[in-house]
Amino acid sequence: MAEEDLGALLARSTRRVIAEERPLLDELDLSMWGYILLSRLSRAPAETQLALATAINYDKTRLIGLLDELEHDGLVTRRPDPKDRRARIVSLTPEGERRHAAARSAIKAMEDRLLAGASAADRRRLWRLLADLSDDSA
Amino acid sequence: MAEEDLGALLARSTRRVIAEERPLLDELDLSMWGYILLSRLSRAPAETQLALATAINYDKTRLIGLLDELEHDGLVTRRPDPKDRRARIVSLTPEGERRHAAARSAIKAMEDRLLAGASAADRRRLWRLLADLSDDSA
DNA sequence: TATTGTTATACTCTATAACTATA
DNA sequence: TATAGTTATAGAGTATAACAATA
Repeated sequence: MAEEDLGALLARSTRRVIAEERPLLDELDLSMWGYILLSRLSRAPAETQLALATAINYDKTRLIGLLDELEHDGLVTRRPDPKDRRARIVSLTPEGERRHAAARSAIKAMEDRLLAGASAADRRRLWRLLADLSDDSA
Repeated sequence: MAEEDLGALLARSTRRVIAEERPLLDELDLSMWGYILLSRLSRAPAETQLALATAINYDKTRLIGLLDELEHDGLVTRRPDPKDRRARIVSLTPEGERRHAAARSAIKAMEDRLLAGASAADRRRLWRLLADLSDDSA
């Protein structure tokens, strides 16, 4: 049989991993985009909502509702930038950090289970290959 | 920095590959789902449209319109199954085979370019890992 | 009664355009 | 005038329900 498409393999793998993540996130009352946003903020607060949207490849208009929910749940805060009162600085609350850490850890355990058949070296190679693939400057 | 999510890496890689595929498919007047469907049929004709839909993970009601287009473009045929006149057997026309082969070859060249940095052994490992990942029986 | 293919409908996700407040 | 955030609206993609023909 002909070698399978890379795109098809990647798409199916992504679907599988997302399917495994969803119940874990449901348990923590997080949407997929909510988790992605918390992950981004766990690395650094966002100077503007616009920068945040582009950083996670999300539409800036949809970001509003997402932030509304996360703020309502006490996971993030929006505060005006004193240097530019048009902009809002978005950051994680302590509860937001906890929630993200819990989600990340549950997801990590699931990933380890999925990759149980792969050696540590295999995983390192996989991570590097995927990182290269997802870098559209290459 | 913390190790990145497998799901995030896969999703970004998938997006990247799809973005590279789209102009190649546009050139051949094929939609992404059209290409996926032709790929499936290039392996074997489909006994029923229902089986075809589930095989490519597509909604059976949306399949109708897709088949209408592909049939109109002369790439596939629907003929009633003589053994069960409810069912329609879907198969590629010669032009459908040609079109699919052209698309597959253009996409293969693109994949080779994206994976230029990876050795043949790396690729084999990647294919096996992704095949395992995408198998939800595991 | 159950199943294949189909149509009609509703719903979700996403993108476009227009508005406000600051700069 | 230009930009950050927001709202309202329209569009694509997807799923649900109901129908006709055949088994």
